[in-house]
Amino acid sequence: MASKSLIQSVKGTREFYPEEMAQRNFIYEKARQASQMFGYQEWDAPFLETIELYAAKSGEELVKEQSFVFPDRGGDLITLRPELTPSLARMIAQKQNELAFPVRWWSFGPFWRYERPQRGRTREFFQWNVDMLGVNSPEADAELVAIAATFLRLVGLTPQQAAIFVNNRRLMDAQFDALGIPPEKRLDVSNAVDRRSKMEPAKWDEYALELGLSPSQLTGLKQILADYDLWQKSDELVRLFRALEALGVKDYVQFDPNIMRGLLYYTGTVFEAFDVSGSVRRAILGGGRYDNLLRDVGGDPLSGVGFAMGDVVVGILLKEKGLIPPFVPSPAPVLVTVFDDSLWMQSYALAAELRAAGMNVITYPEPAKLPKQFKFADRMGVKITLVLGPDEALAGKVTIKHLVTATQETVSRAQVVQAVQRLLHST
RNA sequence: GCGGCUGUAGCUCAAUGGCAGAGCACUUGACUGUGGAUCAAGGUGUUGUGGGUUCGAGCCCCAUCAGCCGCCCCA
Repeated sequence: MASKSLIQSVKGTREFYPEEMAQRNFIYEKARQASQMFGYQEWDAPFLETIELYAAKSGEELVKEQSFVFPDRGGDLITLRPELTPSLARMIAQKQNELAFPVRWWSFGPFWRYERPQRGRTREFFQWNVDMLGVNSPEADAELVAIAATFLRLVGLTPQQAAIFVNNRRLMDAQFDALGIPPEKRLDVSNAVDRRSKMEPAKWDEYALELGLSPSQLTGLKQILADYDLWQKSDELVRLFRALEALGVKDYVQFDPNIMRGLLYYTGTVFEAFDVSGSVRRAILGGGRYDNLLRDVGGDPLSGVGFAMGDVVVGILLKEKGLIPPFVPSPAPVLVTVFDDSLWMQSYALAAELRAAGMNVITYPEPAKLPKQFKFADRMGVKITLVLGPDEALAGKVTIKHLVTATQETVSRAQVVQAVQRLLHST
């Protein structure tokens, strides 16, 4: 096996051959389109950060177990960024008095987490982040949900294929209070709710009782989690859904009391998108409102709302549903053949002329038999192939073959550019 | 970090402990001025890697690496 002698890639990293690169760019382009449709600006943060940035705010597990950390040559501990939010908080805090609020920013870049690779999870991935800071309202939350929904629509995922499930932390806290669940148990109970869909009902009941819930509290909790009209008791959610309807994305969004999200810093609206057909069980994207983000890095208190989407899960989904545009091996739709040594430079000059007219053009890199050159053109997905052979050279002409329709014509050298342009536009 | 499954041609996969296989793809030719189609001839290979058991290992055992499934966590 040839790979035996090759040095392996680092575990969990990904190699982007042109086909995979096209897929990554497709996701990037749609993320950008959705972001810009709502007026968000692209930004980015360092890929390398000190470990202190995350130690201050992120969950312990994320820093201790799931980050790539290594000493630099000076002995400082450097982290390959596992998430973007702490960097965002710092950058906002640094310019808190100069920025025009609300800040609407989006970003798409690489992140690293030292986890066990699996389907839908790698150690190196790209993540789309969208945040709005400085406005604390359900309508602002709705805008972020709408951006996520717009992305789903732009990539061709229908509401029947992918849906966004929304809940509200404050609503759930109020419900927990009503059941007499003390505030210090909220986190445990939230985690239990998060885990519920993965456990067998009987085992989950057992687990919930072990957390210290009374049987009546458990019964009450299960009633809450089955109540899909519960959102009507939350003013915030009522306003959120009203705004989603006005924004034209309500068909993608449902209330679900089972959505909690593990992250500590969410304080209000939380949401997650899933593949409804159930092929990939992981969340496509997730986010929510966070109130105290900047305070923790030394800035003035500032509320924000945002979400993040990894490229891996959505990539699997898009591939499965056949939503990735067909891959074209060459970005050039035109190939100029090279007939023989004596006509080689004339072919190159012809190619240069077409390029000067704004077209992407590849040449065959050396003289070769025409069948070989046409075969290559076919494999590259080229639409038009030009032949400048002895007959054409003598007559001052060029033969243009359209590979898609299998038709060809011979035109005078002076008319080649126009003729090729016409052909390209007609298909 | 924990538990389980898998690893054979470039790809998808077969072979009871007893001589390396199929389809697709690839190369060349039939076609010396025209791609896909057809036909013919062909490399298709240290059976992931390193040990062990055995007269003999793709198959059994151990280790290791990688991928996949679950736990944990999350995008």
